[in-house]
Amino acid sequence: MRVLLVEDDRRIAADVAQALKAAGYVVETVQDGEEAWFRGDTEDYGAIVLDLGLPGMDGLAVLKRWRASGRHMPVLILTARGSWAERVDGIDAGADDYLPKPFRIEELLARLRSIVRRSAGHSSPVVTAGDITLDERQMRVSVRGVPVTLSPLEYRLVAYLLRHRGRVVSQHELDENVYGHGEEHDSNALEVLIGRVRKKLGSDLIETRRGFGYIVSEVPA
Amino acid sequence: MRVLLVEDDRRIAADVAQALKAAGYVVETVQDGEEAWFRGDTEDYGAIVLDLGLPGMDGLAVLKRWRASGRHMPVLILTARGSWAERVDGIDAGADDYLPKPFRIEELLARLRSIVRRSAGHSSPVVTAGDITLDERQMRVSVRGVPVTLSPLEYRLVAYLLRHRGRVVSQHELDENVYGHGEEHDSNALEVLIGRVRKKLGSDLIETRRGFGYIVSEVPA
DNA sequence: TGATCCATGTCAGGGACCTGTCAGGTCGCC
DNA sequence: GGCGACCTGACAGGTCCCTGACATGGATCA
Repeated sequence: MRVLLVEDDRRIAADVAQALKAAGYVVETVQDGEEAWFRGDTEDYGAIVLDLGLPGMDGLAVLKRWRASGRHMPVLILTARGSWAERVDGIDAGADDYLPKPFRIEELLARLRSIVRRSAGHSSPVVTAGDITLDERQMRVSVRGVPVTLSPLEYRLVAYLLRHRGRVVSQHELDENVYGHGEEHDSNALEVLIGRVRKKLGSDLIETRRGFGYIVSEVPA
Repeated sequence: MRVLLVEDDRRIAADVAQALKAAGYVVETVQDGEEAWFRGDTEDYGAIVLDLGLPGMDGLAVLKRWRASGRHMPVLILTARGSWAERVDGIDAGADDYLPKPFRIEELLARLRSIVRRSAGHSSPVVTAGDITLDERQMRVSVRGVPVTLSPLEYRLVAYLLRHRGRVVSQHELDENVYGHGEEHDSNALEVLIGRVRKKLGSDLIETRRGFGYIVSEVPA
């Protein structure tokens, strides 16, 4: 899942980014409000971690503008300790949760999981498609109840496809969300990855739509 | 998706057109306001990129005339740097977003995606015509509930005809929206394509109106 | 440090599918 | 009937995607 991290303190940003990456997210970091607003408005993120004290445009203003233009991705805001007013304003502005600084990184991860799950409408962090089960909390995939070991990239691929099951996902979109865009790929790395996942999870989970992309059926056999 | 690019600076136009094509759009470029207005008024574009400083008819006037005649396609305007008044006027005239010059090409692509997505927010993903069902999320066409595999071109053809069912669609219009290229081709590729689709979906879906084009009935048998 | 394992990218080969072209054939209209 | 518009089957070249094999590079451990 792609996460946008908006934080102007570079040390905090680096720490959080590292933790998020370790947890399997694809992280993009920005430092100022203008850029944050632009990114959030024009790109699709699974979640956004937003610091309120920002140069450029204030974090609250950024959030309000996103919501005003109909962007509903889950947003976790970081506030100064004890800044009660900020929290209230944040929730009013459309934040899904807030986290007072300083915080332990595990708490950030937990709250992030929580708002992502909530926004996806899942009552549980487990997604199922036929024989396959994805437990996002444990980052584990099972076939008919039997756990399967996936590499990080394989996991991201499966997680993205399962979260968007029932709709065709283009190779380009997969590329962006599994690898995190930036570098160009004129290779067939993605195809190879698909093949490896199929070998582990069975070849009928991911269907190829030649010329369009891939799809995991909503209610497979 | 077809995009109309209205830009009188030929170098900028060439650069932008190339980037748009690389991003998968079908691009048509015009240089003056009169022509732009005519095209936007008579053709269907998924989006329009409109420079404001134009010979002929001013960009703002073009935009206003489109909106006045009920054309609602998303429009992204390009303004001179810091020309604050222009931006406000642009939004008032019905632009969906604006982009100050100079801009990075990635930014243009991102904003274009954004306005296209926003404007697509009010379209139903499933279309039906008699026995045939088109699910745009799954990019799948079914006959009496049985899924049928279509090639990319076949899918585009069916999708276009179903979206415009109940009216005659000329060969030329189909050609432009399925193939996209501006060059004429004297081949019968489209007829062959129609034949292939009929073979897969049944010959009574697409009716031939000799001399005019094709039509998918609103409520066929 | 070197051996080993694992994750991942790259490459080449091949098969299935896509699609434009062409050569007729059919149909409808004057 | 004659003409043009449209349909159909066949074919060939190209494209998309899959697969197995190999290379690389980082992590781990003795």
